[in-house]
Amino acid sequence: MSPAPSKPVDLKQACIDEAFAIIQSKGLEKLSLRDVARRLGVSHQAPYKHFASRDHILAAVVARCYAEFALYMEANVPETDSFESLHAMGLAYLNYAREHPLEYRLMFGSVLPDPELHEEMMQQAQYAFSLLHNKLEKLPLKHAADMATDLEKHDAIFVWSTLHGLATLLQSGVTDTLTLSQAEKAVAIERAMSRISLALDPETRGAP
Amino acid sequence: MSPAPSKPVDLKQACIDEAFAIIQSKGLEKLSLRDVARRLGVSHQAPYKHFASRDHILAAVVARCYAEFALYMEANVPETDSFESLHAMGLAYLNYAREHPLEYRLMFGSVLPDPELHEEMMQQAQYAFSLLHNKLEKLPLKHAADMATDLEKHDAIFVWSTLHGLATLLQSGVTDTLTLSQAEKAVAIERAMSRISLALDPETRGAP
DNA sequence: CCTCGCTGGTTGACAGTGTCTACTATCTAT
DNA sequence: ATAGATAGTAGACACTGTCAACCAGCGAGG
Repeated sequence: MSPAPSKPVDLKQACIDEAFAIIQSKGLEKLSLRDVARRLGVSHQAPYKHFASRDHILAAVVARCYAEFALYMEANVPETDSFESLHAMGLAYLNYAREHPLEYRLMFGSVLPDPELHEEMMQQAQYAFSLLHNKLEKLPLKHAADMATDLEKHDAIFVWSTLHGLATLLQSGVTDTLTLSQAEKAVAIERAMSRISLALDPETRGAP
Repeated sequence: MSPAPSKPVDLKQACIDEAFAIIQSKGLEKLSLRDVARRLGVSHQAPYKHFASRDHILAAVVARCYAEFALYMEANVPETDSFESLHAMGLAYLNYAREHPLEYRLMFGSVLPDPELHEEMMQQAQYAFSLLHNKLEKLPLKHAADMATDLEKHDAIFVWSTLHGLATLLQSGVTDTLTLSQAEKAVAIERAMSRISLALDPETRGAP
């Protein structure tokens, strides 16, 4: 007979896995709950016992992305609060985005209509963000004269913005416009990290 | 009788307008060609005479966003190649993103499955990007000792990354995580602009 | 003047989707 | 042993994108 998929014991987890696989192979907009069910060899209504709607299964996929992203950052960023640590974090962040473009897009591509409706996912997102945020707030920053309020928060946002923007630009079609080779992308990354260091601590003159 | 919508002379343009209105009021994923047709008082197949598929109408909407974005930037960025001009461009960029969150998301939220398939849209995008790119490449930059290749391109990417990342972060749910008020967002923007100046020209000490 | 083909419109059909409701089997706690 | 929850099935409905076939006007060429 045809290779009827075996019904997994944990259907909920299996749905998330399968949904991700479908997005990966056919694209986000082709994801359908019925397809998930079919591939898992269950009825088209079975997934509804675990997810209230298509958006909810998508939210679960995104939540898993945040969780894995957090694990990656925890594993690849040292504990110290120095600029070496900042450099490492930046590279880790950009590496993750480069190695997991789909996951990155799911997390930051605003793919869900109403993110705030999905509690679990929001928590995973906030935890991942808190990793970045905490690390950035501990940096020994230099402030220029005109910076009235010296809230570290705003500098954290500056660093994060640069990392996030660079990650997005490098994996969007923009790189075609700029005709950036793979090697040049690496240079752009190093350059950005240098400029960040220079921005936060002018004496370093951009050295990592 | 019920307010039957009058059939517009230029159906193609009307479709684009109506599609954008639908996205604005009901969300991107609720956009349907049949709904567009219904609102315009034409048959459900009429739009297909002007757009090959749902994606193609979406691409037309996005193309229009790029065109308007380009107009905005051209109108709000001075011609000079100084750092004042950089500051103005940054603010214009971030203002546009703040005032037109939907358009910004349509342009940068990777909302189309295969952007490269839509010629017209790609051209609009490239023109808009070239405005940023040209402006950034003309800046008088200072290079630190360790920056081997002094291609302006990479610094342009750094600046653009920060602007783009900040625009994205400020309008994503992340700001809730960071509990940023509207006033603090403005501070974050000014801070980021200062840090950019500092990064590119350490002597300025971040003053605009 | 007739006819051809093109452009832009119509209706109808089909497969596929999300989701509602109703039914069933199976385990579990009392 | 039985009642209830849990996790699955089957069917129906409204809606979608898209294909095919058909039709009105209209300008060009004979």
